[in-house]
Amino acid sequence: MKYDTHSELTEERLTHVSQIFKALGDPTRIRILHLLLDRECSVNEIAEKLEMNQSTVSHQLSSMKKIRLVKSRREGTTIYYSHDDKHVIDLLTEAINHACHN
Amino acid sequence: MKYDTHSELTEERLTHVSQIFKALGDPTRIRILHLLLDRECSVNEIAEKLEMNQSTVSHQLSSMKKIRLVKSRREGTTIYYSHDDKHVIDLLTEAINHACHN
DNA sequence: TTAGAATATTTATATATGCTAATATATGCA
DNA sequence: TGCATATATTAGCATATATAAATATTCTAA
Repeated sequence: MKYDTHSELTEERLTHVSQIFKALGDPTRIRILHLLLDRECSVNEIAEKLEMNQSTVSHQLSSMKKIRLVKSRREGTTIYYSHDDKHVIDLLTEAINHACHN
Repeated sequence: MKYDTHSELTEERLTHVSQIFKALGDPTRIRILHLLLDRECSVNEIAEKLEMNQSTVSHQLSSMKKIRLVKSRREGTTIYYSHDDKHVIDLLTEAINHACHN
């Protein structure tokens, strides 16, 4: 029997992990998540700060919500988004910090 | 002046980080890197183990080499690949380990 | 130098992705 | 109800991506 110190890479885990990384593999989504590091933001707030189309921001938020990277909360007509996966946030900040010391 | 505990997300860092994550955001490349966790492998070896086309494997290795995720070493007609970015390997194993405890 | 093995590259194709404009939906308020 | 605001969704387009087949390159050995 083979001795292996690494976790087995099942099909299910492979799909999940690649899905997460794929979500992080886009500048727009990274910028959005970076904005959400500290605090929640509304869709318009994000669109204005990043100087992007409201539709684009909404679209990306929707895709990230689908895989539970962010969550939303309604307050009147405004919807506030915040991150919803501490581990993914850790992966992101680690990568950014590392990029600062290249 | 705004007090911020997070690293500034410059355009250069954004490009670099999203590039890394994009590379990790594909099942094929993850499987290749997972094979290379412990030891170097030849192109054919990878292709056989993953039951994939030689051309496809070579292509993905080439794309990962371009951004220095893997490196290669020639021995006769055989070329052995191994990973070349400890930090990226850490990101990957962390993500896989986490996927094991979801 | 010629044949064979291992890898790389080129080309083609199908699919996925990101963005935008336009439209739709939902909420609050007069 | 009717209107304004905020967000979501749809449709279309241009680009990027992953894969595979075919071909080219590089090296070894006879």
